[in-house]
Amino acid sequence: MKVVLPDSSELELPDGANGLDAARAIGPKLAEQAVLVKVDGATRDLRLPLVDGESIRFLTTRDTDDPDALFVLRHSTAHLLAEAVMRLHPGVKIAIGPPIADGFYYDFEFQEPISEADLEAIEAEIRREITEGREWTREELSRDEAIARFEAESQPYKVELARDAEGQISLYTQGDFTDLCRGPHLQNAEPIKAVKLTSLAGAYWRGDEHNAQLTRIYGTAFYSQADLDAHLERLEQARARDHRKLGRDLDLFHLSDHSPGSPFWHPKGMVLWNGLEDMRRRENRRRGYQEVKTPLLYDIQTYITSGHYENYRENMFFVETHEGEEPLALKPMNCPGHMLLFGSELRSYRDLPIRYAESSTLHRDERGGTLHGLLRVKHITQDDAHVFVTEEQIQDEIDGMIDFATYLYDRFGVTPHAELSTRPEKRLGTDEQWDRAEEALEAALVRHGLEYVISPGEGTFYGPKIDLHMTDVLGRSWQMGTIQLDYQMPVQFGLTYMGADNREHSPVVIHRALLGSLERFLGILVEHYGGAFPFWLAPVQARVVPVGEGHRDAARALRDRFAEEGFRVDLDERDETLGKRIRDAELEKVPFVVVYGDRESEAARAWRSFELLAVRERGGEQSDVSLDALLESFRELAAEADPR
RNA sequence: GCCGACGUAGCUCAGCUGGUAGAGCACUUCACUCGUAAUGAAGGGGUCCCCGGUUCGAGUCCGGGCGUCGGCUCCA
Repeated sequence: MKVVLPDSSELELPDGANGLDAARAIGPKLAEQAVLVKVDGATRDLRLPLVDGESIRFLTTRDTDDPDALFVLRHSTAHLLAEAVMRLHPGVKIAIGPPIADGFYYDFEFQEPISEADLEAIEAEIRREITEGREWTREELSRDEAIARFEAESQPYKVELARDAEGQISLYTQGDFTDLCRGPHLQNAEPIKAVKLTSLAGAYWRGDEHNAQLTRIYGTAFYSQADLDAHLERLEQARARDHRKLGRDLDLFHLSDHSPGSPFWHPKGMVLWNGLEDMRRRENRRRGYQEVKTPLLYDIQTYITSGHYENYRENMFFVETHEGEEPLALKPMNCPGHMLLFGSELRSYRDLPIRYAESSTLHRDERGGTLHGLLRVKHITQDDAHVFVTEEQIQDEIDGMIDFATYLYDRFGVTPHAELSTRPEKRLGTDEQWDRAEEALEAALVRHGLEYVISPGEGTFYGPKIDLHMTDVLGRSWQMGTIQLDYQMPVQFGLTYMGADNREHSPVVIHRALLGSLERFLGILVEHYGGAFPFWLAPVQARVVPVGEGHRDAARALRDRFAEEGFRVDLDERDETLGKRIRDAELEKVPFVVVYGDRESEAARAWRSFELLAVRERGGEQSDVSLDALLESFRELAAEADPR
């Protein structure tokens, strides 16, 4: 048979030859260094046979940055971890151990709980295995043989995996450790030059909290120590951008034990907050939304009607009232209030769409252990809206929302990744409705060129949805905006409008928060900018720094001129050296520092005129400009808030 | 909620096997009045997260709670 090499040449091989045979046929060095063969773009274990006509390419120990090469290295390291744990902790049950982004993990069920202190010994054992040398061999068994084998080894999780498998089952063995595994794996442990076990966590078997909780050991591995060091360095730098650290350093917000999950917004943080609010208000007005304000507290019946009492009670805060009076509950969402508002009057088809917008405080009693800085809070504020439409209006409305979301995210130069969640098994409504709803959502995504993945069956029981996600500084994905079609809640609240046919119809409601939660959005934004906000958003846009005591009056006058023009400019007239004050302004990431001293004073042609200013941009670049020129460029930068 | 770790000054952290708490930055005062990333000196500042236990004695050991961090589950 023949296979095609990357340079388009053909390699003649005996029938049934595998990747390793092909590598040997090319050269002994390649045979030694090969870790993986890519066949027509897909990765394949070296031990698996090639097929006539396939295009192949080898990944070797020199492809140290290649994601596939790292995957196979880490997957094999996970097996070394399992071998090490089984030796050090006899009787341990092994579950699964895949490679993941940046590393790998393996799940175990220990007889006795272990702690992080035990990781060091396990890591040493892995190093010992590598020094000793390990080679991977592959074998295939029938399902029944595999089940029998793992039953004999008292490995119930492997038995369960074998039971669920179809066809032949492959096993990989290194040393005296054999694992049920699809592969691929390295030839041997030689390329594993750097290993680090990073943390310990609980994880449910098969991700289901009703199952046993296993102990997950996380680690990472590289083809060189330098790569591991660089990886750790990157993590260190990422932590410097963490919004929780910057929130404190930049005096934006703080969190307190006195109200867990509820941020205290400081004056500078409120500038950011109001920046988002201004944008939200302005765009809502332009796009036909009407701002409303609905209560924070509702009686229990309201939540029974909305379904929250049934499905969301454990995340709600209930409020005691006077004796003999019914209890109330804080709203976790705005929907019930907006439903009641819609239902408060008789509506005509001529009124639709009705778009109610409200960015109101919501409270959700999140389960302990889930809170996370601004990214997961109890006091949450959404840029929420509920749009009541006829079915014919769905398409245009969704389209407008995607356009709206794109506009908002573009302001910050960020691109969320979208998910389209389609009909779940348990659902309300007819298939025709779902067809139309899903089509409307997908068409809008396509029309706006948004990249998206489909999550089949992940929609809500009342309708499909589009979610927008962003990643934080540690690479974790967070849901931001959401657009949800809902056929159900209007019915539960008995909402109707009078149609042209003089009959009552149920409106469809679209729940939509585009930024998502303002708290979360700001958290992501702080990390996105690393605290260095664009001029239009920066809490302090410029700082005036007088050189000496004699320049303070003029510096104040200059500060006042900026304030009159509507810019956020402060003054640093502390008894500190100029160098110190410049340094502080840089650390606070103030976009512009205006230095005023003798040189500027002498250049002034009149009392309080500013023909010459020494302007330092964030990062260090300096220039001399007049106040008028500086104001002009400030106005241009401020206009980025709204490009229209 | 679950697994693991952590909780000492406003911040970042030190505090050996239990003996009565310390540094740098920040803050206050004084001197210096300074040209683009840290001037110098002095001073103030702590229920060592909370409750209970062991002990002559607990920041340190044990138990419980709360909070935070890394995961799992859930979710914007």
